[in-house]
Formats: sequence, C-alpha cells, structure tokens
Amino acid sequence: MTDIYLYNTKTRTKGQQFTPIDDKNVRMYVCGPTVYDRAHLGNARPVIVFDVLNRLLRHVYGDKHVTYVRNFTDVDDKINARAAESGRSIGDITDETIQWFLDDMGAVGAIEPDHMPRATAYIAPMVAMIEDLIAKGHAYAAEGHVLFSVSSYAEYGALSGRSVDDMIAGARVEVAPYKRDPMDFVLWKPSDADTPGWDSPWGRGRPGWHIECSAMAHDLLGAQFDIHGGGNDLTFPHHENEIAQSKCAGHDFANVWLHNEMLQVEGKKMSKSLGNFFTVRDLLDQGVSGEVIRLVMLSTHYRKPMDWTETKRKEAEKTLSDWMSVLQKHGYSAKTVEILKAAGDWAADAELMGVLGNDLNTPGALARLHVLSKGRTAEALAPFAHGLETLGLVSDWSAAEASASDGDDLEDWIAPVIDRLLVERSTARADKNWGEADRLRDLLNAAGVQVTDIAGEASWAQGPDFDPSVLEALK
RNA sequence: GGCGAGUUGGUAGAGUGGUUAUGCAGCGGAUUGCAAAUCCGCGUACACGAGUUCGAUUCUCGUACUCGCCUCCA
Repeated sequence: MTDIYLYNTKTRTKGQQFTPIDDKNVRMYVCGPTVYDRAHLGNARPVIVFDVLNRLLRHVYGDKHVTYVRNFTDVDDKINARAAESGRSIGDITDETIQWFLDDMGAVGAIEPDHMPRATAYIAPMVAMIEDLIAKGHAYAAEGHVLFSVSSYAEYGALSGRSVDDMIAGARVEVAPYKRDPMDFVLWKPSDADTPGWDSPWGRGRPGWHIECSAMAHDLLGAQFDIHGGGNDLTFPHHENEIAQSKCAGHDFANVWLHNEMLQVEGKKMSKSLGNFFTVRDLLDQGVSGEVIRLVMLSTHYRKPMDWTETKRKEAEKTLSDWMSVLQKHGYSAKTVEILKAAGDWAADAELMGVLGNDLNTPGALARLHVLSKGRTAEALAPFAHGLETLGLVSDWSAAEASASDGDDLEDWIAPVIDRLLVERSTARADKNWGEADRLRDLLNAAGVQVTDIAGEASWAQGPDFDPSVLEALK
C-alpha cells in the first residue's frame, strides 16, 4: 500500500498522511475551465497535475473507489461577450469549447473525470443553497442581487491567510451601493433581456461564479469530501468564497486543499500582450505530441512555478524517443503487456509509487523511471513500462508499438531511397572503401537520417532534423 | 501596502541534519575501419550573514534578489 502525503493549503503542511473519509469512495473536486475559448497551455497544468493524483488514488484505492469531479463553467460574462461579438448562440459556443477542451486534454493523456457537470444544469441547487444562506442570515438580497455577507463568517480568509481588515485596507475592492460591506461577493445577479437568466425568488438572473462550485460539489460529492483542487490563483477569492458559502450552509466541505503553481513561458508570465500566449492546440498543431507536453509538465513539481521552454520541449522529445526505443528493443506491445500481466510480472515499482505519493513528486518519479529504464529484459522493464502507464505517458501499448516503428507516415519513395543508399554503403564497407562509405553516411546524416550499425548490420531512423527534401535529388 | 512562494553544480530539476538524486550538455573509457548508437566511469552545487548543533545545503532569525496572488486570467 502506497502512503500518500499531500500539501494542504489549509494547514500549509504536508505532515499528515492522507486518509480518505471513506476508502471505498475517495472524492475529489477540481475547478474546471470557463468555456469560451481554446485552453491555453497554462490551463493544462492543473488538468495534468490532478490527473496524476486521480491515477495515484485509483492505484491505491482501486478504480471503482474514486470519484473525480471537474466542472465546466458555462455561464459567465466572458461567454456572453463572445456570443455577442460573434453572433453565435451561447449554447453553440459552450458546446464547441467543451469538446475542444476534452479533445485537447485527452491529447495530453488526461483521463476524463467521473463527472463533468455544467453549471447551467445545476441552477436549481444553486438557488436552493442561496435561499438557505439567506435564511441562515449569511446572505441578503439587494437590488436584484444576492450577496454573501463576509462578516457573518468569522473564519473568512483562513485558507488564503488574509484578514478582511487587511484586504479592505490595501486592496481594490469593488464598492457597490447595494453591498453592506465592500468584501461581500455576489451569489446571484440580475440579467437583462439579452443576458442568459433563470427565474428565481430575486427575479430573473444568473449565479455568481463561486456558488457554482459549492453547489455542484455538494450535489455530486456530498456535504464533506476529501480533496478540492485548482490553480493557486483560485485560492483567493474563489476558494475562500466557496468555503465561506459551503461552511455557512452547514457543509463540512473539503478536507484537503491542493493548489498548483502557475506556468510561465521562457521565464515570463504567459500573456497576450507579451506575445507568448499559445494554446494546447497550437502546440499539437505544430507537431508537439501530447506526451511531450505532459512530460514537460511533470518535470517540475506542481507547487513550483513551471517554465515552458523550447529547450525543455526538445529534451522531453529526446527522452520519450529514448524510452520508446528501449521498449521497442525489447518487443513491447499490447501482447507483451498481456503476457507480463498473465505471468504476474506487471506490477508497480514500490519506490516510484512512494515518491509519487510524497506530495506528487513527479520529477522524482521521472528520475526513478530513468533508472528503471536500464532494465535488460522485457520482464525487468515491466516496472518501467508500468510506471509510464501510471504517469499517463503511455495509454495504449499497441499505439506505442506503432509510433516506435519507423516509416509509418513517410511518403512511399523515401524508404527505398534510404535503403538503396545503405546497401551501397554496405558494399563500400565490404570493399573497405571507407571514403565512399562515409560519403553515403554523411549524405544520410545531412537529411537527418540516423544511421546505426549494430553487429555489422546497418539500420536507420528519423532523427530530430529529418528532412526528406535533401533526398529528393537521389530518387 | 497586504498575503504567499522561491533562490541547488554548465543547464533543467529532486532531495536530505553527517552517506550517489536524475536528465541534458561536457570530459574519459569500452565498442567501432572512423563515427553514430549503446554501455561503463568522472566532475562539481546547495544566494548572503548570524544562530542552534559534535556536524547545516537541509532547522531558526535576518538581508538581498526573483516570482505569484490580492483585478470572476488556471
């Protein structure tokens, strides 16, 4: 049994071993995207981080004993704005964006959560929760709005380590005439005729952002659950407000709070103004595989800022290529894995799982994978292969087998040309005509073709700079 | 201004109160006609100052610098 230790934002320690409320149903809620556009690279980080945790929990407690919920926020002013400027319906935009998100996150190896609730499908529970908060004196209606009264919850600020006084003193908070206190936040706000809205006791309107997660988590996971995750920019105000609402509604809410650090690009915050803003889809379209994106993400601990760089992308490509070569060399395929499973050789490496269980130390786990990859037999490599699967770097062994073999996507003429040159080179070598042999090899190298001689037999593979146009003249 | 995180060898990046991180790059060797690939080996690090300690990169305090959040950007 792998022990799990998680750094809890609430207590700011990872001292205590993680113990689920019910080990037959370990429950985790992670804040999902607002669906109005393609997910940028930063969006992928929490998805991958919590996907690793999801996989770890399933490994430890069993696939059937984990419930993972990640929502879609499909009602939001950004969505409304997008609809207005494009002339498309909100439903079209959110449906399309949700599918994009699932496609892109699937490409980086994320398993879909058990539940992916859309906020608009949970309006009734939200209204009920707001009514309850009003009845209990924690919220009030004013001018069509319903606001949460921060002063009614003494522990407000405990998660993020802020006091209400400090925040009011230094920060810019929206002051509105209908607010009793500047820190009070919106649970419900009125909608005009052009804005999506639902009937409610306070008139036609729509929910505030924070109440969505509180209501959906309660509906799907119950009044108390194990883990709540998200990016650390959500710690305040979003998660602070979720806690306030849920606790005041009488829910115990989440035991452990996890927050991943932000992503940067080449040392700078990714932003449109700096021109270093790009989406997951942009990378995929450029030919960067989802596995490469995932490997780069895993190479930095989730609680540290992670820097996406070209250098890391290249290193990850090389690492994955090396690892796939190792597996290919030992004949790994779906069938191999089946045989290993049947023989009882398909098991997790305890050390790897231990490292992973120590607050999701994915860089440590990757280091362990490097060590495990030195295995000399298919059996000895089983923990390595198993580890790759656990980290989500290989999902389909038959696909891994195919992608490791050469020449799949090449135009028909290329392989024969290369093979012909290699035969000519072999002849030259047999004649000890080293000048000619080296000329042919240089030619292939110039095209980015890597020539490998093992036991006198020459073979080739596409290198990172593979460029078949150099071979055109030799057709 | 408030809150928080970080500063490790050429580089990326873990970790630890005394003992090898690991990858990439580099160097040496094996191998090779020479290379490549592969394998083996090597190197050196813990921002600065003070304190605690037999001993600190690891704990405590301070300093400097970097970064994030406080604005419905994950």
